[in-house]
Parts: sequence; C-alpha cells; structure tokens
Amino acid sequence: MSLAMPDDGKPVRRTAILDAAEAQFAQHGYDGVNLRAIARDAGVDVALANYHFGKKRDLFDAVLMRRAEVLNAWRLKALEDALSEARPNPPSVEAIVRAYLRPLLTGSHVTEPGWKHYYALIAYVNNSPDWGGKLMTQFFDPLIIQFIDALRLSLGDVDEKALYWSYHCFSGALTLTFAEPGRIDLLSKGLCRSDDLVGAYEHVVRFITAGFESIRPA
Amino acid sequence: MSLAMPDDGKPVRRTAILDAAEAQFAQHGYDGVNLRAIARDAGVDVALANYHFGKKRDLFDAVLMRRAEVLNAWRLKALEDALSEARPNPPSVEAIVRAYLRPLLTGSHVTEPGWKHYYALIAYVNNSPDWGGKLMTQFFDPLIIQFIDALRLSLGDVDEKALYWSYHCFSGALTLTFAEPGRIDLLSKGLCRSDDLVGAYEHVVRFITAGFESIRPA
DNA sequence: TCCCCACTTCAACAAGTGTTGAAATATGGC
DNA sequence: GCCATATTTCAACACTTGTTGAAGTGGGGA
Repeated sequence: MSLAMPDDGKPVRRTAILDAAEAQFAQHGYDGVNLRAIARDAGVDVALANYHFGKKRDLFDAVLMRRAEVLNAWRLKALEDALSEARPNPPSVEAIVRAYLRPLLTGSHVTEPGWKHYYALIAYVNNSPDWGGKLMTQFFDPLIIQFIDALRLSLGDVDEKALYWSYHCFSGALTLTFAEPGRIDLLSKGLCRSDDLVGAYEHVVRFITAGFESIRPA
Repeated sequence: MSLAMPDDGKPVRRTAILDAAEAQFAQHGYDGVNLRAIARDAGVDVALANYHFGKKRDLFDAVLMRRAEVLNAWRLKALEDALSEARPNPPSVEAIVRAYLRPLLTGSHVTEPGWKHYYALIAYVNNSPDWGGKLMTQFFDPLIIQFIDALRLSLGDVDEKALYWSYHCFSGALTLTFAEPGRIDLLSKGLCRSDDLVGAYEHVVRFITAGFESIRPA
C-alpha cells in the first residue's frame, strides 16, 4: 500500500494548502476565493491544489472535514462528562450549554489562527442558503441530536417545536459570534470586541441558558 | 431638471433589475452572482444594469438601500408605539423585542418574495466578515441604538457589556432565521420549517426575551 | 419634421477563472 | 546508480467575468 498516502507521511505542502484555503474561504466565502490566491498564500503552484484535492469544491469539503472529527470528539466528551457528573440526575441546562460551548470558546486552541478560521468557516456555511442545511447536517447533526436529547432530559416534557426553535436561536447566536464581523465593536464603541471569544463566553452562556430555561414546563 | 430621474418616472426595467439582483445576491452572495444571470432574470441586457447603477458593487448597495428606509421607518414606529403605550413607565422587555421583530416577521409583506429575499440578504451581510460590520452599521445602527436605549430603560442599571453581547445573540438568532438555510427542517425532521417566519415568531420572542431578562440586576 | 435626450441593445475587450496534460523534479527501495 | 512512483511545476486551454464604447430606438417638445 504505497499509493497516494492521503493524510500521513510528510504532508507539509498539503497542509499548507489546507491552511491557506481555510483562511481564505473563511474570510471571503466559497465564491469570493480563487485558487491562485490560495496557492500564493501557501507558497505553492496552482496546479498542486488540484493534484492533492481535485476540484475546488472538493478542496472546500476537505477543509471542512479536516477538523470536524476532532471537534466532534471534544464536544462529545464534554457532553458525556456533564452527563456523568450529574448522574443519576439530569444535568442542568447551563451545564449542557457549557459543554456545548467550552470546547469551542475556551482552551489552548482558541489562540491558534487555524481554529478561528475554521469557526468562521462554519459560520459561513451555517448561514449559506445554498448549502447551509445539507453540509451542517452532514458534519454536525449526529452530535447536535445528542445535545438536544440532553436538553430534553434536563428540561422535562417540553414542547418539541419550542425546543428546536430554541436551538435554532442558540445556533444563530453562536454563528454570529464565530463570524466576527466586527459589528459589536462598532455598536458598542469598542466596549466589546468581536475577536474576544473568551470574553464573550460567559455572556453567551447566560443568555442562551435563560432562553432554554424559558421553555421548561411549569 | 430632466436628468436621470433616479427613482421615479417609469422605472419598470430599473426595478426589475433590482428585484433580480436582490434575489440572486440573497441566495448566492455577492461573489456567487454574475451580472448576466441578473440581467437574464430581469429580462434585460447586461449593459443596462451598468447604465442604471454603475458597477456591480454599486448595484449591490442600491439593492440594500432600496428597502432600508421603509424598514427603519416601520421599526421606529413600532418602537415609539411600545414606548408611548407604556408611558410613563418603561415598556417591558417583551414589548421591545416584539416591536423589534413584528415589522419583520409579521404583516402583509412577509408573503412578498421581495422582502424575504431582502431579509436573507441582510442576513448574508450581517454574517459577512468582509463587510458585515461596516454595512450594518451604516444602514441600521441608528435604529439599533434606540432599541438598546429602550432595553436599558426597561432593564434598569445593567452591565453594559452584558447588554451588548445580549443584543449580539439576538442579532445572530434573527440573522439565522432570515437566512433560512433549511437546517432546522432537517434537524427537526420536518417538524419546524425554516420558511415559516410567522411560526418562528413566538418562539424567538420567548427565547430572546428570557435572554435579556437574565441580565436584569437583582 | 426634426432634434434632443433617456433608454436600451450590440459587440467586444481585457482580465481572471478552474482545470488539465505533459514535463520536470524529488524520493525511496533495490 | 537505477528505476518506479509520488510530488511539483510549467504552460496553456476554454470559458466566464465585469466593464465599456458605439450604435440603435422611441417619445416628447420646438
């Protein structure tokens, strides 16, 4: 088995292409990026991207897939920790929300530019009418369903539509946080900074937890 | 004064271009659209868009500007109504949230495709790292500041950072609602429909109101 | 009737796009 | 060193892009 070696060996240029593509796609979107700019940032010839990843759309998918598994693993572990810590009781809503957010907004990787680019890319995908639905479902829904199950456990017999719309609000708030469009900086006259994910963490946890708690049946 | 007549007279083709551009930009983003597709949808030659609006970016701005004033006027009236109804007391948080949302999610225009496209376009702009901050500030911040003032009035002496981050969550939830990426349809297995803005209204109001109430000082 | 002007179309340019096939280079096993 | 294979570059194609200048059309006033 000496063919191709898709993701091991010495993939220095391969990952350089992925890194450059990740940053470019995150900032300008799929259509706002051309392969020559990616190649230039990666210090590589244009044709090399095609050699390693095939067509532009396949490169985009490869960027998305690279960090999806590790991210899902982190979040799954955080959820299971929250469940086991509370056992035999269901965990609190806040504990579930924190388990959902902590692997994203805190930890050593929040300072790593690659991950921030990846989050911005997820935000772009999640809001894209073209492929937002399908791609997010494909990569993240199995995990999301487990989080919603945990919320259902914690909140009791809630209205299902209310539960899904609440998660929708959660997802939207998180998406905008990751997109970092710099809007809150201007609106708050510099008091809040959109690149300060850690500073946003507690505020988002509080807001979202309260939103979910509001659907708890009396 | 017979020059150009920018927005009156018989603007049939002119508005046809705006309508087609609005729909295309909303669905595919600025870079995902080419002028020939817009012209084809409008039943018009490519060069006509340039004649009426100048460069592509100017057409985009014209689309954004067309409905901005009327939308801001609607929302300002809704806010002033809420304030005057409650006077001399401050209005409730829920009343403010409803004033913010009602002109968007309810009313006769929600069935009009042009407005839905416009909302999706706003969602695209709001999440765009490239120009999200500046454009939203330019078109909508004067109104948003008034809503935040009303919330500050209603909530009392709140932490300013918490207030802005809460509005950020609000904005994100709303943005995702307008983008209609079809994600909630898949996630809820058809129980919720992302094109059902009216059905989403009460759920969003409840979630967001609870989030804002959670920062009220004890 | 003629002319002016706003509007519209036609045809084309120049730059940039994704993609590809062939050539060149590096790498590692024998 | 030799050779097969993986990697990388080169050069170019075919196509799309935004944009433009010139030409054509139609209506209303002098």
